[in-house]
Amino acid sequence: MAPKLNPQQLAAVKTVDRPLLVLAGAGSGKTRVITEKIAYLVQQGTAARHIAAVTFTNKAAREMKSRVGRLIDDKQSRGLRVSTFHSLGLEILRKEHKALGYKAAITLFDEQDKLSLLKQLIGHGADGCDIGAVESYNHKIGQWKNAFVSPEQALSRADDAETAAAARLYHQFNRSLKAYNAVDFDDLIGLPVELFQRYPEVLEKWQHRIRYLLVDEYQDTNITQYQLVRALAGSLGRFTVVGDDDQSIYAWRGAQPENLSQLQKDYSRLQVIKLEQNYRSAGRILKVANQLIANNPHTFEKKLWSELGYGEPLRVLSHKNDLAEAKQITAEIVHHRFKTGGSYGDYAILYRGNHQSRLFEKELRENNVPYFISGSASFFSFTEIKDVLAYLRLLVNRDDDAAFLRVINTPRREIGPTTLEKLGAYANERHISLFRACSELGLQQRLSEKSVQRLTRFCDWLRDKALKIERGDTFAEIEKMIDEIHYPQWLDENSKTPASAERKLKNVYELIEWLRRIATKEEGREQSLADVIAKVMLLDILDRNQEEQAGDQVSLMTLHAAKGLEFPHVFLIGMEENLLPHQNSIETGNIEEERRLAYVGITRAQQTLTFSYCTHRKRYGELAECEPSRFLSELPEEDLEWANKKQLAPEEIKQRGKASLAALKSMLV
DNA sequence: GGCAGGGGGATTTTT
DNA sequence: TCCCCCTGCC
Repeated sequence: MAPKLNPQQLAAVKTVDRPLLVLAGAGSGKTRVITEKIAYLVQQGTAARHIAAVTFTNKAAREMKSRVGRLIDDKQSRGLRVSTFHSLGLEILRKEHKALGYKAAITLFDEQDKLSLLKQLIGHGADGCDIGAVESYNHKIGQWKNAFVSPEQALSRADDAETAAAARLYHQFNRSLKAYNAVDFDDLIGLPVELFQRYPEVLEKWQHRIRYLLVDEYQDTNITQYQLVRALAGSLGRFTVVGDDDQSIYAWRGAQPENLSQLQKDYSRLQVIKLEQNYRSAGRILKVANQLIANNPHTFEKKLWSELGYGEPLRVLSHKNDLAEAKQITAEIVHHRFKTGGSYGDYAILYRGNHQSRLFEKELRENNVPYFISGSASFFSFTEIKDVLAYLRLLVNRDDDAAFLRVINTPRREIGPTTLEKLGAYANERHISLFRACSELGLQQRLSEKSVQRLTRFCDWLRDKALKIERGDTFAEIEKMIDEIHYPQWLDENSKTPASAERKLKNVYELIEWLRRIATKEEGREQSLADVIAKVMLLDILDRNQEEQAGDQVSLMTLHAAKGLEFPHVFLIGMEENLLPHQNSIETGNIEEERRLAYVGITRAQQTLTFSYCTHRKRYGELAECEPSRFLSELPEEDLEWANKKQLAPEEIKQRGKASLAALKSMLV
């Protein structure tokens, strides 16, 4: 069975009478501490339904759930909440929707829904806004939401026309969401916090429900998430948060690693326990990682160590360009695997930006090396999936305008932009949803009789279908619907090849099958379609069978995607100035987060770690000269082995000479 | 509704 | 240099 907990881990598990911060270095067994602690709490008499563990990803939640399942039996763990921040928020919203003025079937707007709503609002005369800058408005609105700034406050604080325009857009955006009975991802955290502030009795109910709170990857929480934690934990501070400031790599997304030190200010009784023993990597790898990260300022000092032996020196490969990098590393992997008789699944290629995977994909494919790219197109981004989900969203919540617009003319119902334009304007004036607007008499004066007929026909069909789905066999009705709307034909007409049309249709049925499973799976209790859709919007179907991804394949992923994972052999590619650290971060002076990114990459490796850099790389179409990353020079020289450094091509030496000559000249001027 | 041409951007993106 | 998205034209 599992080895015994070390003294620090054990202390972390058994400290339950006061707020606890566990500073868990990479590979120090933080998930283990959380899961063991859940089991301990249950054994000490806290009912599982009063315990909640919160993570950031579905994957982490799933992993945690299954590990808890190995420690305590089903009966003991009944009612245990292990979920992401966002699903917890959604659960609260769905249960308390009345207090916030929402109807039951709340729709979740994803990024695409948000952007199209914003575009629509800008197009519809949100004055002073530029449609080309939707992304930046979206970003700004998100920032406001995460800082609890209301549209009114944003407007009154705006000190230039541009910000004021954005604030007005923010106002319209929120009003639209409300009219659609929809929320966005930020609202899933922000609204519960608002709710708890406004209604102390509701908060009390939830505090009573969740008597012990555990938070994973705490360094990644933003302001609202911390507020939620604080509200739920209450003054008693019955919580454990686990985090590592050195692995904070999401500050650009609003994560506040300062939340770690903030805890000390907010909870004077806070206990801090450090986990420094690493169970993952060879000693040499940890030494290198420690030395790199020592270049960052620290509130909490921490030094990883390991009993797994010292290991081989870390290699640094130099290449004449990015193609050579891909070729050599591919060849090395093939060779190394053959030599050691290992599995391709033991290798990972990690990089800063997605574009760096391209040449590797090509090389791996040409050499018949199986590989898996993490973070490529998600199932939910397929148009056929979005279409069908939009139908289902609309069936569940007819005020969901994003779904309405997606579906209304797909497949074709001869309802064109002009009709929709007029319908939209009408709905906008009255602050009602498009569906509602369709049945208003006033609309008939604005539209041709034909258009009204077509709209009415669609709405009637929708109402009828919703009724059948509610009363009858939900999923059989959904399958029937696919044919009723002639979706297969539509796919045929709109796909490049018959094969791709077929694949898309297969995806559709797979989606339906998946939904059916979710509906029936949970504790024998049949769930309504509304429940299932709400849940599914927070998942990605690619999550569903992880095993498919594992297996004998080389993993390719960004450093961000690699957090939390481990591999026997890691290649950290593109170790160059302007790439890692990234140029933009150099310009904004944010080197520390880049260094943490490198740290995360290094600490993924169990046995061997290879860095690589190029002296030239294609950038924006031009071959640019590159310099090795400053991070390489921060590593202990005695643990590195610089391979093929002398392989500089003659023209490179010439180039370098030119560069230093230029530098010399500029110094003289 | 589909296509061609112009303009802008080119990091990371757990939900 | 390449790719995506918007726009405008047919």
